Amino acid sequence: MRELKSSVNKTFAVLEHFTVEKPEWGITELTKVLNSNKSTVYRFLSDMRTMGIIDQNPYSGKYSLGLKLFELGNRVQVQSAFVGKTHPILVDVAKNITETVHIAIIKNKQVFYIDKAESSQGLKISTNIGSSSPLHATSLGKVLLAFSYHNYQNLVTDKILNKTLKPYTPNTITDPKKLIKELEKVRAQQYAIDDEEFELGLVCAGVPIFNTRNELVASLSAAGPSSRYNKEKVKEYVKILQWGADEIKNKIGDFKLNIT
Amino acid sequence: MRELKSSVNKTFAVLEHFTVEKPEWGITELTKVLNSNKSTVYRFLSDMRTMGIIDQNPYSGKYSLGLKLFELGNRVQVQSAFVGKTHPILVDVAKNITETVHIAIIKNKQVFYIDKAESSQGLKISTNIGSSSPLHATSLGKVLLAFSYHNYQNLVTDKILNKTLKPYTPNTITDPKKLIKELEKVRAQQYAIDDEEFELGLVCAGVPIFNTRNELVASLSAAGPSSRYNKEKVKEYVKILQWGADEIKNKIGDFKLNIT
DNA sequence: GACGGTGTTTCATTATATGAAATGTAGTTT
DNA sequence: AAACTACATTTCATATAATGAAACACCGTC
Repeated sequence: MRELKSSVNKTFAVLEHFTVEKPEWGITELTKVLNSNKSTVYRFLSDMRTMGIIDQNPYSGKYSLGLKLFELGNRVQVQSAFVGKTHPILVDVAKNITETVHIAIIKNKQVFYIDKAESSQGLKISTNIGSSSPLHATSLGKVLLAFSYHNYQNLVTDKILNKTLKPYTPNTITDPKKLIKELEKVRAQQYAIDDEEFELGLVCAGVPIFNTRNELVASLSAAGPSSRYNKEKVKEYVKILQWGADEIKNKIGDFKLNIT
Repeated sequence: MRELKSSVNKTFAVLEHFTVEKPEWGITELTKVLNSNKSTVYRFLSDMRTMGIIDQNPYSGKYSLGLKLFELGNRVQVQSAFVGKTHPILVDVAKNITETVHIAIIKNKQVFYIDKAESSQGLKISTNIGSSSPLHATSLGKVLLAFSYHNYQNLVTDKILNKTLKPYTPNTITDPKKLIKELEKVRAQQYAIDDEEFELGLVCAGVPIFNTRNELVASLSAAGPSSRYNKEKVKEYVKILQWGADEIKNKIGDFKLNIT
């Protein structure tokens, strides 16, 4: 906390510590991880509680994120102008595929999940909306790289030269040259496959979502256990996903998110 | 801005101005409504942009809410521990009723929408998640009042004595005594009806959602044009809503939101 | 090429944030 | 029930960051 200068920085440094994994914090423990002072942290939380940004559990006294943030989150353009409108389509796609489907964009050189519709089946993956995954090991990410010239260029010039492609399973593509070939394939066939490249046992198929100006807006995928997948199924899923992407295109018109 | 003391206050005073109705702001116009100074507002927005809390449109230069808020909003308990788990049930309910369904809780003595599943029909209402409506003129609100002793007491002792019940249509219940009778009826029949009491042409049916400890957690409603409603339909809808509320109960177990 | 409207930077002044220590509170141990 | 422990909360002198007036920069328009 000491090194952070502006009040905005400090405010959000506090909020950032409240995650899905650790949603509740007391003053003292939060003070430690923030490398700050009890009074300071107390005042931050106290001020935020007054405004509904932070809730306090009346029994434990612990603090957690409040409804004001839920409210603000729903005002963000990606929610109010995109997810809010396209979600019913996603639900339809999930119903037809009977697997969990996701929509993602690029944020900070990662796949950033903005919506999902879960499979009704017992065995399914569970992803948090607002969380991130690696670009090179997911179908969503490969699609976003393959169809965005800007990001593709970034990959070629920056990522490959400076950074290594982290392996997540034995199947993860870690050779930059192979990844570039893979992306060319994705462009050619208009969809991407993640064949247990991020998590063993998990297979995904992803397609791009364009707007009516044919600008890349997001990517759409279906994800399920490898036991339920085969080549025939993938073809079927890709068809349904492409139908969904087309429905979304018609719904959003020329709307564009700033994919960075 | 001058009267606001803490940095947290100032930070969120800026963010609050970004609404669904006016999602984009320039420095100058925002300075005016905040009764502040260009430099100050510029620095706030600039700092927040660096952190992804605010986005800047590269063409117009205007600012809007950023993905960081979307991310934080999805970490709020109501989303991560409730809506995220119960949403598929809501979708099922909407499919069966073929009208838009909502889930709401109480926040600041208002109905606060936390989830929805929209009807696939052309004519439907459109509500923003994270927005609010009056308690006394909606089925969701009447249910929340009727089944929460704390809020019911509040109504009787505070609201009725100090405040008037604002009329929205000729059907709005504005007489406190009538409202109390209405709430008794709601408790007796286990559901509430909003017969064009908030908006002309709009009819809703609402039921309570309890957890496995039978504590009130939220309320669930179906909303559609009066032209599609009749007594038979209402009975059918209430059955489906009660089925949905029961499914949600099984899903959440003894989970409890802090309904205030 | 002057003008009106923006956004951005500068810097001396002002006001708020800070943290050490004192105090309060609740639960636990002796 | 007194001493102890582990928190949360309050106080207040001091340090630090926020502020705003003014200057500057960058448009597009007339």
